[in-house]
Amino acid sequence: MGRGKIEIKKIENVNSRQVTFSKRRNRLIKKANELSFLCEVDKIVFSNTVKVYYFSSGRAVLSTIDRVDGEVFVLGFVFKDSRLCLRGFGFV
Amino acid sequence: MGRGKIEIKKIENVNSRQVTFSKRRNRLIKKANELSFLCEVDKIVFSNTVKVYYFSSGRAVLSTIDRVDGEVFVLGFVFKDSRLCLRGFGFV
DNA sequence: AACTATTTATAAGA
DNA sequence: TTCTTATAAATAGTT
Repeated sequence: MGRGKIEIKKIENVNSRQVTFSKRRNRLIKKANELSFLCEVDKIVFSNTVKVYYFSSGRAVLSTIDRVDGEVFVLGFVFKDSRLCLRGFGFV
Repeated sequence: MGRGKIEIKKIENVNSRQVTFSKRRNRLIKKANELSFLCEVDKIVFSNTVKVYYFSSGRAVLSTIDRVDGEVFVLGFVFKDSRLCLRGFGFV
């Protein structure tokens, strides 16, 4: 976007990378918050690695995640009505 | 955005809410992935509630989070170089 | 930190 | 659900 299109790859210039990180991080927070208001999502968690991590305060969920630790990409949304929505290999 | 500006509040129409959720969720994933490539962020975790949750595979981090459970908004970024960046009340 | 030319995101409609 | 499109928002490069 902006004055030119960029490739999505590591920004080598340290200053540019920090500026971009700061701006995009804040906008991501804004978007996540907007989504939580619009759709009553309670928590939003991302993992873009093969590492899986805990993303709820419930012990039961932790044990579920432990079983697939290191194996899958997991994305979770926890709704205000406590409905849990998981996506990723091995989940729906 | 789009044809009109909307207020950021719960979308009451169930169908509209689901469509919006689906679209915004996908774009959020896209943005999170872009950020991870551009700035070498390894994991991105959001919490928009007062509930705090675990967001790393390390036991040490879990105990740190446990101490503030229910008290703060926490947002964490884990970089590929293992540097951990926490934001929120009580953290920098 | 601001600005702004462009690229993206997106709300509404199909 | 998926596509289109007019409009709003994000943002890369610049100042």
